[in-house]
Amino acid sequence: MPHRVKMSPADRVFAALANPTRRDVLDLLLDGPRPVQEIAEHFDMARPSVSEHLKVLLDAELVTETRQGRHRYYAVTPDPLRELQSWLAPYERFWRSKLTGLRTYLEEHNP
Amino acid sequence: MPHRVKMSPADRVFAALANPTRRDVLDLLLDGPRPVQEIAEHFDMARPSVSEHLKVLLDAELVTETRQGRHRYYAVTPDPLRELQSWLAPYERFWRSKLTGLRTYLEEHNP
DNA sequence: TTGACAGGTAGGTTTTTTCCTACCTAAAGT
DNA sequence: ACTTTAGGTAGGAAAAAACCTACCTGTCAA
Repeated sequence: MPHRVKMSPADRVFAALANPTRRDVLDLLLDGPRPVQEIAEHFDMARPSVSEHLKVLLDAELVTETRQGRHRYYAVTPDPLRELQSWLAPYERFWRSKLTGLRTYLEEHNP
Repeated sequence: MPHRVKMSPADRVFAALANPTRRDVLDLLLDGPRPVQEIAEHFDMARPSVSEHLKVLLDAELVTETRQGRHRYYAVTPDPLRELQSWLAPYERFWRSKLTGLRTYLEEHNP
């Protein structure tokens, strides 16, 4: 897998979250760290495919891997999601002021 | 034909945000509605490609289109981002409790 | 030390994305 | 009516994503 090195950390986070399987993995890990096997059981997909999804999440630093014997526990590291939240902040202002369409915008700027 | 109909609204939002150009379009529209031309000027890309990005944002209901004569103003509609925010909420608890790794998890669950 | 098990990597196929140029339609101006 | 302008649509190329099976390595247990 080529895996563009030119991607910024934020790009990697957004791209990682674009896939529903990967979001489901994160949701699953909210209940605590899990080895790959146990994660894979929840999906109708071959294990190596789950491994690939985990790699994407790892590259986005949304999860960490901790080796314990022959198991690897994956755990959520939600720090990158804070960036996502701060990216979201300017839009929050928008929906609080109910400023959602051209009409409202024009009303605000051409009184 | 184009655009899987099987995609949920949330899927469409996450997928729309996966592309940096589309996020830049949204950021641009934070300053107010813009016609396509003016949006396209900000990007090093042919206008029809920008149109395609706008279509993706429109399908995700992240923007609205308002026709004024031969212009079409695109405006942010941040409502879908609220869903994103509520998807984010469970992770917020995580980083507030500094519960970010296997070690911390084990400390919490095997005292 | 040998076998079984956990899980990553290689390589390949199919589908999706992202871009392009060429073209088409609708509204405006002359 | 004719031309220009705004902007969408068609079709296609190139790249990336998402799967798969086969294979390899490292750890544990007999």
